[in-house]
Parts: sequence; C-alpha cells; structure tokens
Amino acid sequence: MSSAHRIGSLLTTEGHRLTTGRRAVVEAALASDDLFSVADVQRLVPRIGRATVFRTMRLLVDLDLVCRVRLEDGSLRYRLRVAPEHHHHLVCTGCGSVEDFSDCGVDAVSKTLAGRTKYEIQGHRLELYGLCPTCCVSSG
Amino acid sequence: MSSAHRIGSLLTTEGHRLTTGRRAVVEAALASDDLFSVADVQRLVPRIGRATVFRTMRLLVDLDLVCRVRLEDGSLRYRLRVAPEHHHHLVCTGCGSVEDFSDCGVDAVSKTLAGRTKYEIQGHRLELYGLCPTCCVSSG
DNA sequence: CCCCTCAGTGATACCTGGTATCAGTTTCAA
DNA sequence: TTGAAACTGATACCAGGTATCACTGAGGGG
Ligand SMILES: [Mn+2]
Ligand SMILES: [Mn+2]
Ligand SMILES: [Zn+2]
Ligand SMILES: [Zn+2]
Repeated sequence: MSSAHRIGSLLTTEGHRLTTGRRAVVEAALASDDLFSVADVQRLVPRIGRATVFRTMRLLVDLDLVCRVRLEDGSLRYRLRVAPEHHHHLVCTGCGSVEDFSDCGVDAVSKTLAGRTKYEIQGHRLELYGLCPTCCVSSG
Repeated sequence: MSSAHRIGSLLTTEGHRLTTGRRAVVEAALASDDLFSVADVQRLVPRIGRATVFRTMRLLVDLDLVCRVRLEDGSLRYRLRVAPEHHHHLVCTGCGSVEDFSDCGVDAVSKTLAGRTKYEIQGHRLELYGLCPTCCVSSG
C-alpha cells in the first residue's frame, strides 16, 4: 500500500472526502523535496485551484500528516511528518535540507525559568540553523 | 537625558539624519507596550507615511535598538532592546508580555548534534510560550 | 546664518502569501 | 440512482512589506 493510499484512507476514515484535488496535492507533497512550500505544490498541480491547495495543506497539518517549519525569514515550509513526536528541526541555510531531533534539553531550562518568572510554561519552539555536510564542503 | 534623546544621538552619530518622522516613530516605540507591532506604531503616528515607519523600524533593528520577536503565528513584533546580548523570549500567550532570558542551554545540544549530523551549526532560535503570573491567575 | 545637496519622505503601485465568498460541481451514503 | 452537503475554484480581498520617484527638509560647508 502506497503512502498516497495510506493518506487517502486516513482522510476518509476521518470523515473527509477523497477528491481529485486532495489526491493531487498529496501526490505532489510526496513527490516534493524534503522541505517544500505551498508554491512548490502549486507548481506541480497547476490545474488545482490555489485555495484548494492551501486548504488541503491545512488539512494535512491538522491531521498531523505534515508539519510546518518556519524559516529564519518567517516564511513557511512543509514536510512529511516522519517523526510525529515532539521534535525540532536543524535546517541547512544552504540547501534547505532538514534533520529532525528530539532531545532538545529545553524542558530543564523551562523548569528553571518557570521557577524564576512564575510563568506557567506551555511549550517552546526551537530551530537550529547551519550548513549540512554537503553545503559545508562546497562553501568551505 | 531621555531615552528618545539617547536614541536620537545614536542615530546622528551613526550618520543618519534626525528627521521628524524618525523622532515620531522613536517616541511611539517608547510609548508602546512591551511588545509592539508596526501597526501599533502607525496608529500612534498616523501622519507619518507607512513606508517611513517600516524603514525606521528596520533602521532601529539594524542599530540594535529594538529586537524582532516572531510570534507563534509567524507575525512580527518589536521590543526595545534592553538585553542586547544573545537572548531569547518567554512570551505570555495571554497578554503578550515578554521575559528575556539568556541561559538557554542550546549550545550543548548544538555541539552534540553537530557531532551526530556533521552540520556546521550557525545559530538557533528558541522561544518559550506560556502564561505570565497575572494571566495564570485570571485564567486559572 | 544661510545655502545647497542629498538623505529622507510619502503617495502610490506593487508584491507575496494567505483567506472569504459563493455559485457550481462532485462525492458518497442511503 | 439520487440528493444533501462537502468540496472546488474564480475572484475579490486582506495584511504586511517593498520599489519607485518626484519632492522636501536636515544639517554641514562656506
Ligand atoms: Mn518535522
Ligand atoms: Mn529581547
Ligand atoms: Zn545543505
Ligand atoms: Zn500575560
């Protein structure tokens, strides 16, 4: 069973209709780079309306099938959610490739900070930026 | 010597002109909430052109007089830079108030991750979200 | 202190990325 | 097969930010 099929099944079991538009967007997401934008998807499915692409991306995020990655400049990228537990991203500023990591060590800091500030801490966002081995060499 | 004056001096010593527009924007920033948007500033100086407000904010950021804070939804806020060294923000999701903190403990994680992934890590962004003591009580 | 110059201004148009609307279409359960 | 309603997509719209460019005023040299 292909990823596309699995995602399709999940859509229907969650009570959503499996339309051609959604199928196309899912295929495009699967065929995209590690880190892709809505624009990337649109390019792959030019016959599907812009609004539908945005709506479908939101749906996939809501269903935890893809995750949003916010870049340094504030722009959004998407990525198939292969690591569904709490995790963060190490993003290559050269080529955009991404490494997931989960042992962020922020919880300890959160606790300390909660004590000091009396805030009730609800969560955090952490992203690391750097150059992947390939980009390291070619820029080095 | 007021903050406005100090900022004005810094502008001129850095070779920028101290125009009425810039003065007004600085005054507005000083009069604003802890965490303010460009729109907040615009509301306070409606006679100053939109472009000028944006340009002045960028100038203030470039001069390290204010820092940008990216909210969970990706939108930008500004804040007078009282803690100019490397630091992060603990943002109240209730009222928007902010605590700075600097001992984020991410460098250790960076080192570990650099070893494991062979990335050359350049930096990170960390933001914590929670409820400040006041909002804690009122939502409690 | 008064010019002159050029940094700065602001109206306007434009751009990107995303949402609201709504008449028309398609899905899918009955 | 059929109909309710979920979905679509053209379009208009919005927010936030930038490019342009004729005009202006800040402020240093004379
Ligand atoms: Mn991820
Ligand atoms: Mn700060
Ligand atoms: Zn790379
Ligand atoms: Zn609060």
